[in-house]
Amino acid sequence: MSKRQSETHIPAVGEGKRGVEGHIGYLLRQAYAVHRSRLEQALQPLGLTLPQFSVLTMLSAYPGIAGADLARLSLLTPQTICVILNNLEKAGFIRRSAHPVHRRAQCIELSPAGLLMLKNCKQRVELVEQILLQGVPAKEEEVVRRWLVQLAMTDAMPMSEPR
Amino acid sequence: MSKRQSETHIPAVGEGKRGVEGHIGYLLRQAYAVHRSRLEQALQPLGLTLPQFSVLTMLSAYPGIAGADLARLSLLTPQTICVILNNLEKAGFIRRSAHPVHRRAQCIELSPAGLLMLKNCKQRVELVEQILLQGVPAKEEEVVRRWLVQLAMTDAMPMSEPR
DNA sequence: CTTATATCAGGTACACTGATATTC
DNA sequence: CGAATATCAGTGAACCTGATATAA
Repeated sequence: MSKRQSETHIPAVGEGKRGVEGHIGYLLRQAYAVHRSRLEQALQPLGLTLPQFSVLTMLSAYPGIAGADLARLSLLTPQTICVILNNLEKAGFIRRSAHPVHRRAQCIELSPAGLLMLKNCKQRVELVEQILLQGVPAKEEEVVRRWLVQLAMTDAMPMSEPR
Repeated sequence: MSKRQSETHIPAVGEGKRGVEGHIGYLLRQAYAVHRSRLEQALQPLGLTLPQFSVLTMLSAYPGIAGADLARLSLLTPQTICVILNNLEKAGFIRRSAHPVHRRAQCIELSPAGLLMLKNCKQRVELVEQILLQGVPAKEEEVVRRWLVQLAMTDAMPMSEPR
C-alpha cells in the first residue's frame, strides 16, 4: 500500500545502474511493484486483498473446484489456501458444499455476493490495466506480450486439455 | 516459495483469455511471480528474504542512510523498515551508529558480514536475471526495457538534488 | 509548538511446517 | 496399506495503525 509521507532528497535507487540501463530484473520488479500498488489501492476501498481477488477470479473460472486443486493452481500450499478461503467465507463471498464424487473434498463456489464483489473489482482492475499500455504502439505491445508470455511459460504450466 | 506437490488435470488460468491474448496486467503478474519465485529459491539457501535483500542492496548504494529515508525509498512505513532492520541486525548484517548531523536519527550501514552476504546473493541473483533475456533479440530487449522504465517512472520518483 | 525520527504495542493477511482425521 | 483431502496448531516475516519519547 505504501505511505510516502513527505519528500526526500535521495534519488531513486537502481542497484548501481539506472533507467533503461538498469538490471532487467530490477526493472521488472519496479514495474510490477507500481502496478501492484495501484491494484491494491483500487481493491482496498472494496475491502479485498490481492490474493483474495486472485482466488475469487479462479473460482469464477473454475466453479466447483476443490481446495487442493486451487492450491496447485496458485502454487500455494493447501493450508494457505484454507486460510484465504476461511477469510472469504467469513466475508460471505464463497460457499462450500459437498463434492459430487470425492466425499472428503469440498465443492467451492462463488456466492452471489462474491460474484457481485468480483464484478466490481474487475471493473476497477480494468482501469488500472489500461494504464499499462497507454501510448504503447501496437508493434511494441506485441513484443512486450511475447516477452511476458515466454517468461511465464518457462516455469509454470501443468497443462493438458482445456475443458 | 510455492510447493507444487503433484500434477493437476486443470489447465492454467488466465482471467478468461489466455496466452498472448490475456490481460496485460495478468501477464505481468504471472511473469513477475515466476521471476520472484526463482529469486526466492536462489536466496533461500542463504537465509535471506527478498525484502531483506532489497534493503541490503539499498544500504550498499546509500551507506549511512537513515531509517526514515530508507522507508521513503522503499515506499514503506518507518515501522515496517524498523522490523526488517531489527531482523537484519539480529543476523549481524547491518550496523547502527550515531548520525553525524541528526542526533535522533541513526546511521545504518552494512557490516562486513552483510557485505559478504550481499555479494553472495548478488552472484545468485545475477544468474536468475540472465534467464529473463535468454533468446531475446537486442531490438526487442530495447522495447521491453523502455516499457518497463516507463511503467516504473509513471508513479515513483521523488527526486530533487542528489547528495 | 510543530515537525521529523525511532520505536513500542497491537492487529491482520499470508506464507510456511507439522500433525491429525477422513476418505479413496 | 498408501495417497489425497481438509483442517488443526504453531511459527514467522511483512505489512498496517496508533501512541510515545526524543531531537531539530
